[in-house]
Amino acid sequence: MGRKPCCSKEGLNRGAWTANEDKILVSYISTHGTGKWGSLPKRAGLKRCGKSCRLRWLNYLRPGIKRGNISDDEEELIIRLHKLLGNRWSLIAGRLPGRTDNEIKNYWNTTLVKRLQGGSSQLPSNPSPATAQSKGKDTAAATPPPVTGSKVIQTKALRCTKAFFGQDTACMPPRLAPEESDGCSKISPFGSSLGVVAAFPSSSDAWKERDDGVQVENPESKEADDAANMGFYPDDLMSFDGAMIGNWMENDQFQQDSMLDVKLLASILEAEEQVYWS
DNA sequence: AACCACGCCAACCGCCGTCCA
DNA sequence: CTGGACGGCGGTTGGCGTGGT
Repeated sequence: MGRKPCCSKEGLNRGAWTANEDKILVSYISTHGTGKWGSLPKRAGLKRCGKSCRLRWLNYLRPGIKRGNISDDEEELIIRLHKLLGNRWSLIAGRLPGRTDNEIKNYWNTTLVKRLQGGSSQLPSNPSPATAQSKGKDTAAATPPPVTGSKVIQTKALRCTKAFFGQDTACMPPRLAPEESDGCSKISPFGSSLGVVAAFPSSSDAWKERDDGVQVENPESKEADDAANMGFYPDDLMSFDGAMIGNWMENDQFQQDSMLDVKLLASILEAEEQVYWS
């Protein structure tokens, strides 16, 4: 039963790394670089699993790592990003220079969850996916969520991958790579998922009813204007598919700061798209 | 001093996507 | 097309430190 381990555990050290092991790993990587983690331990003379080496390097040994003393600004950013992205620790960590996903995850689970639960209002709740789907599913045009409160997507439900978005363009905005103009090939996962989230309207005038009864984004609304100014288009909003959403969340604080968060997401979007298409 | 409970966090586990032969 | 290797990610575990009794 169970899966076979990623590597043979026989004869391998486990648990906390010693200073000497750290030294060997750093020395090896400084000479040979990273990669080939599977064979690295053998080549470096370490009795460790390759994954363990990779983790140790990425989380503690690589240059530029900041440890502990998370500032108020960083904490605020973590909370804000978690509202937007859910448990996408690597993505959150990417916005905090020097911080690792593991550290942020630990900080969230040990410190912020308790603190926010104490205050209760800021902790994201997790309504069931079924509830979330029933709100936005149906057609290519999304049924607008209730206009009271603002909306955040729990992106955990969606893994952003090239393969996934390449296959499923129907529910995604046609955000094509510059060199691809066939209208049905790859689209950016970040331009799709996060972009729609960022531009998704939540105010009462953001939607209007078409002649056929379908709710569509109101291009004359202020939010549509804001979205357009940031490079989102009404069609992006229209192509939103509620079935792709994990959870809707109600959050008054987010509503107050919605434009700030939209801009934050837009910056993430831009950075991730650059990586994706490079 | 001894014991226990609890919190923190480094490390591990298992799943998944990508790459490549 | 297929399967194995590899790497990335989020969830979970377990050891250790600390505070309370």
